[in-house]
Amino acid sequence: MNGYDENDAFEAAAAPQGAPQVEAQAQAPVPLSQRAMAARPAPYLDDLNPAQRAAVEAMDGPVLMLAGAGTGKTKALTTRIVHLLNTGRARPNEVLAVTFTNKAAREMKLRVGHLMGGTDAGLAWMGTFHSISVKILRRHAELVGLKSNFTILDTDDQLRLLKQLITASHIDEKRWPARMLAGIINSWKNRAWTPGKVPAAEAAAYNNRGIELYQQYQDRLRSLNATDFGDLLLHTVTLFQAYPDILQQYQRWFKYILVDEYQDTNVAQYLWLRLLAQSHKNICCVGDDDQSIYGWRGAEVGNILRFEKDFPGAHVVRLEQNYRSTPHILAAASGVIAGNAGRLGKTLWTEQEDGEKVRLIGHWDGEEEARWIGDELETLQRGTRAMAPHSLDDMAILVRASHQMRAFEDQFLTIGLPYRVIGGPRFYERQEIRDAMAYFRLAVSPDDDLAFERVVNTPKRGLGDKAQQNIQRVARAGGLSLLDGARALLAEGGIGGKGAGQLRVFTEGMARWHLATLAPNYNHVELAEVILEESGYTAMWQNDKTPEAPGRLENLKELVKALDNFENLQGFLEHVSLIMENETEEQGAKVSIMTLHAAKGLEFPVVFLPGWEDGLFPSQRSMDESGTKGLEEERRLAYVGITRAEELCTISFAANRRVYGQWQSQLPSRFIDELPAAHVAILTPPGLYGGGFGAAAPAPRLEERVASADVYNSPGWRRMQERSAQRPTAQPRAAKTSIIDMAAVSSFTKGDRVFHQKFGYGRIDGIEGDKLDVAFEKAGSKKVVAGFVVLVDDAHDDVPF
DNA sequence: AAGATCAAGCTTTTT
DNA sequence: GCTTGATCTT
Repeated sequence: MNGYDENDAFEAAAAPQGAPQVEAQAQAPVPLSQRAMAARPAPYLDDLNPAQRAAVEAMDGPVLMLAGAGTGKTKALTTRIVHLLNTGRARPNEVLAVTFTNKAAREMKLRVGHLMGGTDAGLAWMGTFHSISVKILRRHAELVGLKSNFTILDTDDQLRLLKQLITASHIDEKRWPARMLAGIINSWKNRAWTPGKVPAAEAAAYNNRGIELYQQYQDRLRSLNATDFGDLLLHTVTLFQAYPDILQQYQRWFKYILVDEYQDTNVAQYLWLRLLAQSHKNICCVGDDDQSIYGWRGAEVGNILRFEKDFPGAHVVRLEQNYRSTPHILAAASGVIAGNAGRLGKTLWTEQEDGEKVRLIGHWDGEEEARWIGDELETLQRGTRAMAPHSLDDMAILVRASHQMRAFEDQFLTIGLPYRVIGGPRFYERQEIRDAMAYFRLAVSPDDDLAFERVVNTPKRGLGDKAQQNIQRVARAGGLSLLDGARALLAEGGIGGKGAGQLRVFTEGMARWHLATLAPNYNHVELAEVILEESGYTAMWQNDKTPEAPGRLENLKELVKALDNFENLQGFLEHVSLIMENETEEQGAKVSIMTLHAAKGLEFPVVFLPGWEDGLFPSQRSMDESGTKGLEEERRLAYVGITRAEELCTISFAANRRVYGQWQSQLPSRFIDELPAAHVAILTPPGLYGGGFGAAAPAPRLEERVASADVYNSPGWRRMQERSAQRPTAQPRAAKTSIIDMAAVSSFTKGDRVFHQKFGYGRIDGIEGDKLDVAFEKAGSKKVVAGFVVLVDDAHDDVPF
């Protein structure tokens, strides 16, 4: 972790406010070197293709850069910034460049710096919507009812606060879960609706209860001098709308605006940008409508679709030459995304060699899918006739939902294949980190009630519900913070027993630590260690015998180490809330497992896309909740997935999967039908041909299957066999995996009696393509793929295998 | 006040 | 099937 981005924000916030700074810097002479470069030809332009070059050279006025996957979007964007600087149109701190993640901002800074000759380019206003908003808000906090040192609550804090409000209003928590309320409030904030601006119809839909709670929540946040993530944007927009003079300062200051991932902006972000760009309209938005996958958290594809209406005369540039993937992969992706209506439309092309077709394979169940992919990874690691050896770092498994990861983790642990899960619980979201941070917060600001609640009984101090309610009561009665309330309670003897002693130790410790933070130039790293030690927090984990305790202690050490990058505790706390990244660099090559969402912006030579089954992908919930819109977003997710692959893309599905513990029969994803056949190679089932490359072979007879048993000679398979000798072998399964033999459908007729490995016997009710409606005797009516059932004789109940 | 047992719910995720 | 939260028990 580093505080790089946030440190910039901090400096700017501490600088003289608003206009004076703007004036002072505007008069600074432009360095000669920059002026000189303006006249000289710019060598970096020669590195661009015509489209990229057009996007870079169209500097004034609105520009929409439609950049397909792998078309060198970041290159165009960074070069554009460099060009703006080199032609003397703007100085580095007059460029506003907005991204969605800190990672993207950091990367871009690095690349611009690189192009500029390896120095820090001084792009003070390159950052996320949120971090830039914080920077602005800290300067004008009092105008939106906050103090400049406001804290930023994360989702967890937000939820706990809402829960308190719900309980306080005597509302049934079952009918109004905090998560639901949080969802509603966030969606309102995404649309830039303050409580007063929520349309009556929308508010009424929740019996006016939601709007009441929203108002209460906002009041509570102000009294805590806190914001949530949504507020950062909402308050900034409100500020700009209410104070035109302040808006004007920023409009003048930001001579050029650049926006990355424009398709992911929500209404609040859109307004934020439009307000800032309104005067000069020097705004360049980069995005790809086909990669809009965050609709569920408020992103509006509409923003990018109507850019030309918002900014008449906009220069639209399409980046369509792809430098990432082979033609087969691109064609497969294009084929799928073509199913979406209302696209801006791009045609990706490449000069690359054809390469391998996209591979498609079906499996009996999720475990077998994981096993097969594990074997494939090992094969690819060694290399094959068709493909050179690959490092595990070059391979990734992209899943729709995180619960799919488990099957892979289990399998890889079994065969000893190194893997990394990307996007797991982030460092700052871990319990021990949040606890420690709460201690620091309370030491810095003794009236941080949320922090108090979090740590007062962690570690256990014998202060249960009753004691905590007493503290609350005393605090409220006296208008005190909870910490002072606790002191008052102790003073009046309102608490007895062992709890009293421990509470006294706690409050006295807090007083000491707070005092320490007031000393100028105190050693904050040392203080942090002292706090964790004296509070008993470290001891709590040292005494914990659960397997994760050592890791947690390790994380705490990391946290203390991270403090070194900051001036003091205060500075650390003020800025850390926006950096939620986990930057532990691991050793050794590992295959990456992540969700499709987490994969956006990444690329890998080898990509596996498992679980392409209706209901899982596309996700049932997505379709239920958002209908066609939801399905289209799922389809874009499929597009994102396929286009992550550079050389080899393998899509797979399983016929059976355990969903919430229940075995369910799965149908192949409708997206599979949308894959253009000419670019897809259908693989034979696992256990038959060892997962080599090549076209589909005719389904072998049983004898051949037995003969090809040496397939199970891969190292992973052997290791697994050794470790789980008692587990049932895959023998019966392997015989039944003759899926994808879609031609075999014709051999069934309505009324046939069939057998299914998991559901038992049943009778065919109907046939739809390669899918059968079967009424199972025990499992009820199910839709199954024809390849997974076997015709049985009416007269005999022999298991047909 | 803290451990134990049971019921309910369960995408995707950054800031 | 597994985790989380709420209630029950000691």
